[in-house]
Amino acid sequence: MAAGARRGPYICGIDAGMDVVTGKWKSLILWELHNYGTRRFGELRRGLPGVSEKMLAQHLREMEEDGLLDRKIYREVPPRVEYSLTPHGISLNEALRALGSWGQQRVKRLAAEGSLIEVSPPA
Amino acid sequence: MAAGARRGPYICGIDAGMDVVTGKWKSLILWELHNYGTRRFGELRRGLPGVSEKMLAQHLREMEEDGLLDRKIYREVPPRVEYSLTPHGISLNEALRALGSWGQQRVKRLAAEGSLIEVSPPA
DNA sequence: CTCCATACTTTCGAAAAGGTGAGTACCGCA
DNA sequence: TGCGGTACTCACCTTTTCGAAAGTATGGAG
Repeated sequence: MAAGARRGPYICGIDAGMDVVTGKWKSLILWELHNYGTRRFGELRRGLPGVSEKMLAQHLREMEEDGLLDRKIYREVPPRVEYSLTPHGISLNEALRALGSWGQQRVKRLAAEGSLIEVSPPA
Repeated sequence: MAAGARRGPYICGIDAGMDVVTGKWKSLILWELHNYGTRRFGELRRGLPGVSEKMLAQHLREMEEDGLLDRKIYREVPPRVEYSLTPHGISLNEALRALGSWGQQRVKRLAAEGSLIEVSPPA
């Protein structure tokens, strides 16, 4: 889905909204930039435990194409690139806030159920 | 991600919320059940143009496991199965409403930009 | 002249997701 | 006796996604 197959015909708004967030790390990138405002490539990499450089770069490029974030290049050595949310990215994050709350409640439910199971006597 | 690898450790709420919606047709299933209240398997299949029976069944199972929808079996011939949203599914749909609005606005933007490009002289 | 740091890109391969088409079970209908 | 309609499941294959590791470019420090 390298920015060519995307922007497909959408069936509803949720469909269109999901399109720009699907990707293993995209919602976390959004979250990270929301929290820090501006982050460098390496900072994002260290902030997303487990992400590969390839996926991070690829996701960042797609999100830039989707108008979610800005990429500011400082022509220094060693190179420096800073990422930050555009107004569209900010509004997307706000639109995801309700989903975030729902997810937190889900985590709580799972923890509550889990404790009933996992705390069963180990021996 | 067949219901075993899921429920992984989540980094934030959005992460946890996204988990239950990732899947090519899940958000559309949610949308369909939200609009119709109750739908049979075949109705869902016809309502989601392009979905395969395998994926529809698989997604419905996962969403049932995630507590998003109810499955009601009528032991008739030919068989009848009705799907509907649980309270959790309903609240998830509400949580996705903001994303849906965002997506609609994005579609409008893309249409506006697209018309400027695609209407360029064909010959 | 080599190493370091940064921000990537590229290549290869594995894993996951998704699609295709067939098969199953059941009963009423012709 | 065979067909239709429903709601699946299963085996197999293709497509997409993701990861690991190496390579690229640059200039300053040593």
